[in-house]
Amino acid sequence: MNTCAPRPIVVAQAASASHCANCDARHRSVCNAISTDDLERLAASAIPKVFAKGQLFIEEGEKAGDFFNVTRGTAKLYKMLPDGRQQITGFASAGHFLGLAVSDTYAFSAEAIEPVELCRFSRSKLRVLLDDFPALEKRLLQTACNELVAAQEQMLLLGRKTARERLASFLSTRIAEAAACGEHGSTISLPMTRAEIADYLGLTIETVSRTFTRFKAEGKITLPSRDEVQICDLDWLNGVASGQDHHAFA
Amino acid sequence: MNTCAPRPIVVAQAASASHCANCDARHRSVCNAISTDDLERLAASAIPKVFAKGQLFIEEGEKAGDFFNVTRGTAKLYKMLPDGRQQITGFASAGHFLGLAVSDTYAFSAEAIEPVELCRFSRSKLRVLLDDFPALEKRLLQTACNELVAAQEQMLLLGRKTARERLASFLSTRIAEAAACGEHGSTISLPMTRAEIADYLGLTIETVSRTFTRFKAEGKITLPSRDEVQICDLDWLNGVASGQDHHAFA
DNA sequence: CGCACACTTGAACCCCCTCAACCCAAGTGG
DNA sequence: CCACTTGGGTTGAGGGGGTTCAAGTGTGCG
Repeated sequence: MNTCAPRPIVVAQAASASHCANCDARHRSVCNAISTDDLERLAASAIPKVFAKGQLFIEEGEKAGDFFNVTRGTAKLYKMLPDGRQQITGFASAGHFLGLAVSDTYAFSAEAIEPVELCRFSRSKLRVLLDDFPALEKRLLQTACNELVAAQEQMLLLGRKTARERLASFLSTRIAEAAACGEHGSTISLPMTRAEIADYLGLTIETVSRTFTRFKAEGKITLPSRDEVQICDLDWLNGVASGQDHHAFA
Repeated sequence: MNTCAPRPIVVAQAASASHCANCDARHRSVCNAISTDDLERLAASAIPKVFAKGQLFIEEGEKAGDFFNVTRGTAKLYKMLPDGRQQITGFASAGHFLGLAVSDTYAFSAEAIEPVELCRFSRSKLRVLLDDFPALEKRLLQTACNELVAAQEQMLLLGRKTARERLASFLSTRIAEAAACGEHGSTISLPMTRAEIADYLGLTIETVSRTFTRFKAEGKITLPSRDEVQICDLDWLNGVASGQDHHAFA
């Protein structure tokens, strides 16, 4: 169900019947479970949509009428406590499927942290698609399992890792994800702010900033710009991320 | 796939062909996706097994050859860091399906914290079952989604809640689960030790103990025995669990 | 240029952790 | 029957990692 409007962006109704066929994100998403011949069917159910930075498109507790598949940009998924404390449970970028839930209300909120393109599926249309394409359902199950594994890893991070280990894990994961997408450089771009990193890692913005500074002072990273990090010592980073030498310095 | 040996326990090969039909946990588990007529097929693939308290039956990193469905008792699922720090990601009791993973190695370990009965499925046999019973796959997807929602809730707890809120959330969830199983009392039994509660909530054993003591001193709970908690003020508990009055006392 | 916003840095504090002692109930064996 | 052990739990004192509060430093953009 990963469908994306061809660039330059064309609005929903005007989209070509085969917008799924031209989708950059298709091969990364659950939509690759649909054969090329059936893409028309898929495209007919998927409504492309665009959200600007800062726009909320899923709100925790609201009626869960739609599913989404991100095709471009990044969104943050988060839960909040009544007094404003926020926990980001993940960042969704191209290929990410959102809204998987049995309950009839969303369990989390989603907000674009940079311009986001995505495809919207109504609950009912998705159900029909799932019935017609069993492979799609298999693929969704796979996706859900992968997210479950990631969630468990994040629980380990939040429950037991130090601030240094958390940030190292974060950077390490981002490097690995970039590599999985074919980008093998040692520099990562961070579309999210320090505050969002903090809310993702269960820390405060100040601790994130200080930890970045310390890594830099130790010569393990450089910060070419606000939203870029260059990793100088990847082995060291992975070591810290995996929790080796909890109480060693240097 | 929830199958359980009729009590008294009968060992695998000797199990009746319809052990699934007599399984207490069937209606709570994914096995309820299989019609009564097809239970024989299910029972043929499910191998009942028993583990004593303390036995490890899934080891993180090992080859993931089997899936399990708990039919009795409780197991802890956890991940560990090289220096021994442990994070329990969940407790699996009757009806819980284990091993969902795309990767070919387990992402977590599982250990019985009280005597556990479960059914084992080989990867290959489960695949055949899934192909033959699409409803089973649908059910598994549902289960995975529910666990994902629970995992997100746990991330909020680990990342943003105080020790008081964590313990309150833990007790609140346990009360709700008991109610969902038809037990509507105000007393919960805790099969796990304080250390396991701590490893689940991202705290230390001392903090868990102290927080229990404080709740008791405030008259919100009583501790009839080591492994029982009686909730005196459920509304208060749910309020603390949901993070209201972060900085209020009383 | 100057405002707004994101980020950094510093100092004081506090919640929870660490370390250590102690309690208590259930075995175990002489 | 009681001394001893063992494992889980509680309680206390002190310390530290991260938070809180507050000020300062860029930096992009109208």
